[in-house]
Amino acid sequence: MGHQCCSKQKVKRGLWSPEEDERLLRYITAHGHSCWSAVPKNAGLQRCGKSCRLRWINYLRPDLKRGTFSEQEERTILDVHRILGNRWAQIAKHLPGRTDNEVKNFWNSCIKKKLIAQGLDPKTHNLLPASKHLLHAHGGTGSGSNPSNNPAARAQFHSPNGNGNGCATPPFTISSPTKAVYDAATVAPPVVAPGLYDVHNPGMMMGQHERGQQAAIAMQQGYPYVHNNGGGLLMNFRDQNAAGVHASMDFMNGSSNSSSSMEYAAGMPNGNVFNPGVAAFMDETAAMWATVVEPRMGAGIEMAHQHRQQHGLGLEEVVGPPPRPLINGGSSGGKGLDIMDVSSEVYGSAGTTTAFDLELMESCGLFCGAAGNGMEQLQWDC
DNA sequence: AAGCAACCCAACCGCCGTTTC
DNA sequence: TGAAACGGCGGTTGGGTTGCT
Repeated sequence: MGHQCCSKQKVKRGLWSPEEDERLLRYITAHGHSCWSAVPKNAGLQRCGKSCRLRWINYLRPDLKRGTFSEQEERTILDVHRILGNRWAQIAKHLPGRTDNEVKNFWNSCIKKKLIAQGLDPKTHNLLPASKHLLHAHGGTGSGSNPSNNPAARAQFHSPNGNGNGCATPPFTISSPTKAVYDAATVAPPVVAPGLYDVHNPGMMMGQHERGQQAAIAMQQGYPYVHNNGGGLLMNFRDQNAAGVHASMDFMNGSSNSSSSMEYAAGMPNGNVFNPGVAAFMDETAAMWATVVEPRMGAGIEMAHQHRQQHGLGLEEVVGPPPRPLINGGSSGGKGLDIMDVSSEVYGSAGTTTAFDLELMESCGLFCGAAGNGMEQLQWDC
């Protein structure tokens, strides 16, 4: 069933001629496109409004950047896709001058194939089963063979020289600073609060024991954790859904209008920058939580509880400033606090909806390696 | 040079959410 | 309040191009 505008009139289909382009361009330049359905008629085109819109957006728009995608753009696509999946329009918003169609085509014709060739599932960005097997057979340790969930295996897999899994060219490598932090965070104490990234140092997980404790305490209490260093960023996963497996997220940015907040149902699609294996906060039942919180962190929680009881302190007095009400897009006064919360209290009982402020993420340099210190420096062997 | 296959990409299709009447 | 119109999006298709045999 198509649009009525397309079925009512006799419209031309197929490739646009230069004359048609010229007409459309001239009309929109002069009059704009307040109503697409009126554009073809007014511009004297035998096309449907939808077709005109598409032609304008994908080809005629003056701000379009043509040509091949840069490595930076490729990384951006990969990073955002890892979070959002096939939401091409959202991904394209992070690539000035690129259209969703362009991004989609580039993904399907290039990136997807690279991922597959490197043994990664283009949907989840995780290892494909066959590759997992390979890795496992070569000494994957711990509870799982997927390096996304297994720090040791992951480190091995990401080793720039690592071909222990039989893969001549590792799909990605973590840049040494990031990897160092990663290793410290996941292999050796001090314990790090999984999922907390230091926004002051984009791409770096918070590496201080205290932060881990603070976060743990806050999370345990269902409070948003406030990283009180002037640019804090919180990720709080709380899912009260009975199913208990959906990771709902909301990123709130006090300094942003959150104009691009978007909903993303069904939780995180994959192991990504908030890798569920090493960076997942899951909820108040602490089921999954328990799998990622180290014993020392638990002790920290307990100590904090005691401290609070002994001194009659509110939580905020233990872990920092008081949490703000969970209001999407709420302001904390400029550079203050960025709170991300996920809660079915906020997003309904289903608890499966995610609001996700990518502008915030971007501004924090979490994507695109904006600060030159991305979470993962991807190295492509094309 | 011709035939074929693979690839690329512009455009279409169908669905969905929002707006308008 | 419900239906129609519309805008937007993601998936798919088909024609043109390129590379290989």
